[in-house]
Amino acid sequence: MVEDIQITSYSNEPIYIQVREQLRHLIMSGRLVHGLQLPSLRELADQLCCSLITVRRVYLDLEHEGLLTPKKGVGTFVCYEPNAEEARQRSEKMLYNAFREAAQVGRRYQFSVEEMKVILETVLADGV
Amino acid sequence: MVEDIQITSYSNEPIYIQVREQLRHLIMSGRLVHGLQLPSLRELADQLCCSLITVRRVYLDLEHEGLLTPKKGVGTFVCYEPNAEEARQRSEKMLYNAFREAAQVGRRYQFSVEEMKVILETVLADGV
Amino acid sequence: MVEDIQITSYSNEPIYIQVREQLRHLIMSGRLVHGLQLPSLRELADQLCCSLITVRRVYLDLEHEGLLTPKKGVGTFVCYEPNAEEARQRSEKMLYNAFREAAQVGRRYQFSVEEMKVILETVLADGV
Amino acid sequence: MVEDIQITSYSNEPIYIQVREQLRHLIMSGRLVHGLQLPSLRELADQLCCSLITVRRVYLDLEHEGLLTPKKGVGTFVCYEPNAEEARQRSEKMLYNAFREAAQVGRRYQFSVEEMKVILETVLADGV
DNA sequence: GTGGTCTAGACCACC
DNA sequence: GTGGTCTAGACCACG
Repeated sequence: MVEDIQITSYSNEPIYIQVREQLRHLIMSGRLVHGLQLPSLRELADQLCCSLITVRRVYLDLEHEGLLTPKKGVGTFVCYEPNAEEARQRSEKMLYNAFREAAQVGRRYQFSVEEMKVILETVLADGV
Repeated sequence: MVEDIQITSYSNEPIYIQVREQLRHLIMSGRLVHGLQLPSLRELADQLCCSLITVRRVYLDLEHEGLLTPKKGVGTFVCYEPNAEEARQRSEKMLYNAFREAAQVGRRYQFSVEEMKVILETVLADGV
Repeated sequence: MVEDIQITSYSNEPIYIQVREQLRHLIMSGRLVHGLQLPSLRELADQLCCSLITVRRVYLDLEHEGLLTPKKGVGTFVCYEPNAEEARQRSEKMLYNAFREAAQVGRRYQFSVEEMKVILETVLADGV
Repeated sequence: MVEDIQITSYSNEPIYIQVREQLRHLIMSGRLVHGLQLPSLRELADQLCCSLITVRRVYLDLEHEGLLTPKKGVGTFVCYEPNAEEARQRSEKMLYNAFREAAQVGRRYQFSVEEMKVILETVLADGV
């Protein structure tokens, strides 16, 4: 699982964001289950060929989101309950903001509500 | 027209890009007609509450693209004959990108297609 | 205001936490008002005689809490609306957890509810 | 008795300190009487789901304080004649500290004395 | 000048 | 071994 994470260094996205988002996705999609121990900071840094500090930052961000929990001297563990109300709210808020921004662009360029819905359908149908 | 340009509070897009893209769109869509004099650097900087340097950079970029032409001691002028179809395509492309980003956020947090549609409806119904 | 922050290096508390809590308090108590520009990373690092990275971490934490907002190339600004419902909820949750822990200790040692209330009163009356 | 010891999920206090203080309290309050044989390192480690090394450290610390005495090849024994008043004071001190910490959180987030009292009541009413 | 990212390495406490 | 903290310095994009 974690082995699938890779850094595509031809993106403008900072390394730590690339890794964080991939790891977040592995967790939230349930492929890394609650309680699972993640590779240590050093292991993951070696695997990704990046600095220990960069991995540390990824883990820290996900801790703050409540997705990971570290145990000193032991390791870092997945800590994600898919049904957590709080996590749900947080996600929903971010999603609303994303759509609000998109809608703002649409209005700025005078697209109609119907046109925007069609575009969303197309985009959703495209998959990634 | 130029008054419609706005800097969105924080979308991670650099200010100069936000302004440049909006200005470019105003020009290419024909809303700022060929030969029109743009506000001075100072005026636009004041209006947008951003640095003079930022506006300078925007004008410079668009000059390099041939969309603007400066006249020493006089001002900067629009220098582009729009093409309706092209303008439409440009708008649409920007809108698609906006929705693609929003949809990506939705997928990241495991929202279903239906949920995203509902959220879009809500956002659109909210107006602003 | 910010000049009042100091590191008491004889505490076991990490520097970044000491600074963060002091800065947080200055903001939440309203002494650093909304919109105010904070000293730059480098200035504060010099003032506190600590690493730039340490200050960076403080600012970052407070950004995540929504108390600060950075503007690239410009500076970091206070961003705290005392009435923000969200901030209130966040605080309240942390406070509940703190009291829950204290109450747990009380129960473990078989103190009565009344005794615990008295102790809280005493502690509150003591001020800091 | 020893079964009452528990490791609280994450209070930033190292595990070995949590266990040590609870065990010390059980001894000094007289609930674990002089001469009683404690569980073996292995047993206690299993019960607490923590490392054997951690338990070893706890026993060692308390041996150094003269509260425990090991007999080679036999086990570890309580070695302390309690003093009721002292035990009471110890408990009270721990409880005060717990409440002092909670109150500090409350002050940090600008909660009033009254609000904190209400929260305590709620927490106490909730039971566990 | 500003903040944003990243590195390489250090030392610590803990398990 | 683990994570937690901190440093000194680098380079970048931005204003």
